[in-house]
Amino acid sequence: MHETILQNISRFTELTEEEKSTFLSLLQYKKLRKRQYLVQAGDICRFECFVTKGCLRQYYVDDSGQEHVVMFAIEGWWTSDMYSLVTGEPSLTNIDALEDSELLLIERTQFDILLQKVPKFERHFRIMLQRAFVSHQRRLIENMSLPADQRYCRFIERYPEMEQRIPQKQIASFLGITPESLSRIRSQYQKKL
Amino acid sequence: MHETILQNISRFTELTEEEKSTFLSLLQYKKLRKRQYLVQAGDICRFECFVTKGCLRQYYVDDSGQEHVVMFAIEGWWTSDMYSLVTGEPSLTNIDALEDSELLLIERTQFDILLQKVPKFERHFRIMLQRAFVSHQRRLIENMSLPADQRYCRFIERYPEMEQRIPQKQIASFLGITPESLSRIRSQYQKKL
DNA sequence: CCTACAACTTAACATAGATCAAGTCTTTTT
DNA sequence: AAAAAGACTTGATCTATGTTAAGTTGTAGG
Repeated sequence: MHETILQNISRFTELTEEEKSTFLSLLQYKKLRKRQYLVQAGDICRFECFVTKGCLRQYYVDDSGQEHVVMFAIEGWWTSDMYSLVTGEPSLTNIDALEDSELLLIERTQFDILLQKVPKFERHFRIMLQRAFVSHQRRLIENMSLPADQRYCRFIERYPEMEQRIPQKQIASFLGITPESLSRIRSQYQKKL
Repeated sequence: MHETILQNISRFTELTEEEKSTFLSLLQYKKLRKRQYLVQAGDICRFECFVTKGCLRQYYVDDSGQEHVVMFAIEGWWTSDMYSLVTGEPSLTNIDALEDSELLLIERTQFDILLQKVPKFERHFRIMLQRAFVSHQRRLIENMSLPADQRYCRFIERYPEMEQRIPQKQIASFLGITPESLSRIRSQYQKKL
């Protein structure tokens, strides 16, 4: 379980054994049952969350009660309500489990300690953020420039594992379309094969 | 001119006089005429850009030749093709001037020197990135959950200065609609007042 | 094993916003 | 100053996707 997160860190940053154990000591293990919340809109979110097992979804509920999936997080992904974490304001989104899940949380306070003790994490999280920023920007562009069927193609190319395990209804919401539209797109897609 | 950028930095980070001059010494001044490119798709983008005067736009040209405005940057804003800057791959977007503009660039190499000499910038840019990430996420959500007329309202609430000086065609593109639609939305909007 | 509820599909119809086209007004170029 | 190009408006029409509704399949709980 700790293996996964160390592997994730090693993508951009090499740690000594000591740094590894400092890092691990600041984490908090948490299990979540399917449908359970990690964060509810209105909560103040005080941690970042790394998924070691299962699948979470972050979603926004608009004034008319409609849910909009912001992102999924499966094994190896980080998630949190960054808005709330950064500003200290109540969270605007919900995060819950689509499957029974296992998580490693790092609290804001622990995070600050981590940055003090192992400053190279400062760079590490900057790089992670840059990548997250870039992928959000790309998604924004694609949402604006591509029709729904092509957005779906991109999605299954990019996240083949997610396509398998996440309910279509959730994927539709992530793509910004209704489940009915996704169903139609998929049936077109089948015919072509 | 250097005042603007120091003020911008001071939003999150206090600098000593020495740190200020280190920072300023690593910047590069650049003027851009209206319509001139700062970055063209295909270029490798090796700098971040701070606008001290004027207005830039970053936009993506899709396969069918359509332009999609990703962001505007007026006085006090940072811009660059983050994707290219981070990955070293050719840029996917163009950045050009909507008005005669004055810029301060910081090259990647200089940026690395800055982080070495004044490590507190590491934290500073992490915070800036977090905020950029959050605002992108919010825009993504709004684009998905709000109809075009409400997206326009939010835009003019949020960026009243931009609304004044940026051509409607560009704003329409930023909002993800056609200039014709924006024109109709505006004429509705007038009637209500 | 049955019931009930959720996930998915399909069809008919509705609509926001796109496209096409023409006209006016403004800005830039010559 | 005239000509050309671009910015904005307005109207007619079209289209992708949403909405409503009904039916089918799958699945979790009693």
